Amino acid sequence: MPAVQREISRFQNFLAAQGLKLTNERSALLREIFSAHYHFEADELLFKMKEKRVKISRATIYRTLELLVKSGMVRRVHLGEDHYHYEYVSGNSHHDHLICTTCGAVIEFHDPILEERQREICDRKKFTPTFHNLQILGICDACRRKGEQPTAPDRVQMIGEAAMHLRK
Amino acid sequence: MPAVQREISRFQNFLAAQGLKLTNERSALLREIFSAHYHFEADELLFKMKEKRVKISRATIYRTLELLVKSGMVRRVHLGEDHYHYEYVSGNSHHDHLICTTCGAVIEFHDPILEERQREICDRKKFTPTFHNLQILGICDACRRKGEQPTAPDRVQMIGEAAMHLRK
DNA sequence: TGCGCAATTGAGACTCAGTCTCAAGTTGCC
DNA sequence: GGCAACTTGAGACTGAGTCTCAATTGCGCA
Repeated sequence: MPAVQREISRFQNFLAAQGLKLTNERSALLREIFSAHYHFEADELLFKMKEKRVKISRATIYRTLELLVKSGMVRRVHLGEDHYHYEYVSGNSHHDHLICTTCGAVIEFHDPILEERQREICDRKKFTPTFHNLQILGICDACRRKGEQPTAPDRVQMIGEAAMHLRK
Repeated sequence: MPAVQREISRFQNFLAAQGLKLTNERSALLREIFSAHYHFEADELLFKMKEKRVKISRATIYRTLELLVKSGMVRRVHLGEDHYHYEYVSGNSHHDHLICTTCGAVIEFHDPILEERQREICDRKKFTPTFHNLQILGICDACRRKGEQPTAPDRVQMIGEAAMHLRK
């Protein structure tokens, strides 16, 4: 069974467990999401479905994304822009992000030492963690070679957001 | 010179350097921001200024916040909600956040070991970092004592946001 | 003191992501 | 068939944030 099909079945199980159904609209959207894109936006999906002549409304896209987030198969994240991004969580593996403020590239990483240190900090503050979210903004290797200079830290937030819009 | 006045002068220097002026509106807003609030929202400022019978428009608030971010004295952050929060950066000290998904409390912390580890990760990925942003969501000590249970990690994002709205 | 110019302001229109409503359509079960 | 629950799309709505534009302020200079 191809990976996409397997993921769709997983979601179908999740739906069935609460008396919900896997409709044509939902499975078309899942095929889109699970086929290639680790990071995506709601509007991007709307656009791609339109391109593919698949009839699906904005409301349904948002509704399906909400279900996917509830199922744990998709995560809703902020990547420095002013709206949400979604990311496909394959096998529940947790990771964090390096985000290039020049080209908008998103590089995933996972580091157990970092995670362990975070647990220690929470212990010390008597805080019970359930989830975390780390973004490191900066310049990726490719952009640095092209001569891009790191920006003053104070301004990164704004410039990072501006740069990400360029991708579109 | 009281701390607030010192900060206002700092901002005035920043403005002067680009031929901009410290107007009454701007200094009233600065007094509000620098007097007590480490974390705040644009709308909250608008409300407080109205309460204090200080006449200032929404456009001016956003414009001044933009200048403050550019000056490096204020940082624009996401704290799990769907809109921006701002935080006053005293003495440029960097810190990250523990955010209670039950009561919305924001606890700041700074950990050099964590920072060092992040630098190592960037080195390994040949990534030149300029800024980072770490939020740990979970249950604070006070809420845990009151018997709040940690939520399934998958759902924290959504529930965290919902809980934060309750604060209002 | 008055002039001119650039910076500044407020009101309100606008944008855009995301949510909500509601009537109509679909599906499965008795 | 008929009911009930689920689902959908269209479009209205919301709310944070941005933009425009005409009116105002305030400084430098004569």
